Amino acid sequence: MDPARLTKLDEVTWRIEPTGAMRVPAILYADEALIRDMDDKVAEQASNVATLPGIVGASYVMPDAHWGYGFPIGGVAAFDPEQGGVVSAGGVGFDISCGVRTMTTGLARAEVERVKDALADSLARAIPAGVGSEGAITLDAAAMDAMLAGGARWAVEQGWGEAADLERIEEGGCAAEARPDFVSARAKERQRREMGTLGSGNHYLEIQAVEEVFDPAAARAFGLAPGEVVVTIHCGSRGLGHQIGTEFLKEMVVAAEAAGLVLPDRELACAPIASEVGRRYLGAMRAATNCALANREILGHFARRVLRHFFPQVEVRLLFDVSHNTCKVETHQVEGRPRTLFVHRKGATRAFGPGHPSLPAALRAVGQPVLIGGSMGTGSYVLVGAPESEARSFASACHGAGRAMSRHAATRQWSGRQIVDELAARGVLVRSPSMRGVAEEAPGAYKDVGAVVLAAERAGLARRVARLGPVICIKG
DNA sequence: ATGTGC
Repeated sequence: MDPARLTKLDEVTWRIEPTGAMRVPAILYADEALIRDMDDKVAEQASNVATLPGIVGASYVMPDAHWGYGFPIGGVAAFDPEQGGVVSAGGVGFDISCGVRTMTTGLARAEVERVKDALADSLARAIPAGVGSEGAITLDAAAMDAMLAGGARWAVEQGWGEAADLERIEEGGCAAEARPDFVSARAKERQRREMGTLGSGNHYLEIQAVEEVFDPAAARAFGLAPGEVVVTIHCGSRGLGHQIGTEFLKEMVVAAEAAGLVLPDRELACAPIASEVGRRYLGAMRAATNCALANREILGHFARRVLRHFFPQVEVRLLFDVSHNTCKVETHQVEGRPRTLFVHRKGATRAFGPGHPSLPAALRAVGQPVLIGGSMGTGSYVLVGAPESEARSFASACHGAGRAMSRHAATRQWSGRQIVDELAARGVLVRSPSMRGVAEEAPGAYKDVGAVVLAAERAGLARRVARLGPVICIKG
């Protein structure tokens, strides 16, 4: 994208003035190099989002943004139900409540290095990964509904997790007002054997080491010590969320027409929040959120089991579990007045600053951990929500490195075997059922995650706390 | 993201 197309507000803030049907401006947070690397489509999509009814403030773009279905991935948009605001399946994303969790272990990197090969093999056996992966868990109809209503809380009740985890998960591990009865039989059938599985694409489970600390006080509060090992899981709501997204996308095309909405792009299909379809989507989406929260809790349990086999005394504690494909009801200050808004974050992470009442007591003074998954082999970051994020982006930040290259282009440039060998030579063990998947996820196919998080920090969205380097990667 | 593809 040519930066000259944008109004530069400061080094990391760019604006597109409202023109035509745009109701609000679009605001992009990125440095000039990231802007230059962004596809023109990102500006076009962010501007299209700005035309939707009931949008409040601006259509926001995070520094890792790239072109998505309708809404950009790395997009944030808040809608007011009292101003005709809408909810959009494409504004949440297909993988509903896809997110990241990081668990601390207190293990020193050297201890893990000694058993690295065997640990990688054990994790690969314990964590079903890949397209259509199925787990050891099969749910009947009653258990499916209980899972969709209870989320991670349900998983803990079943013995696949620990009660202490729950306060470290958004919504206390359970999305309220979930409606399993709004989830289609087909979506439930697809999920029947998929609980506790990783899936494919950019999903992974990594053993990582804390390689750099930027904010020692926050790192201490988060339990992140230099040289210690953590487990990070990136996964979502698997087949169920995807099926719900697909079904409601179609329904919303019809609903938008019925509501008389003129859309600049068919992919922006949406429904008024107050409409029948809107309410039904929100109920189903919250059920899918619970599916994702339960799934990450179960995967965390599997990882704990493996680590305890190698290190019987290990205490694996959840630092935080946060989604980056969501639509949430939140209260935000808009021009000095609190308003209840439906905040869409698609490829964007909630980033509550210090003092937010929804944070657990142990984290409240510091702020919310913001977990940023980098690409395989490069590193990930833990940030903390900045006090200014509320006013800058409805308390949101980036979610990852962001793709710089299509999956197809990546498979032309690299082979999976070559990537696995190169990473092994650098001491990073990759285990994956799909060498094509590994090629698609090659580190070179992603933007520089360090530049992305630095831009987020300079823009006042979130501050860097620690950088995590990969040791073992179980890849879908 | 996805029992990857209208």
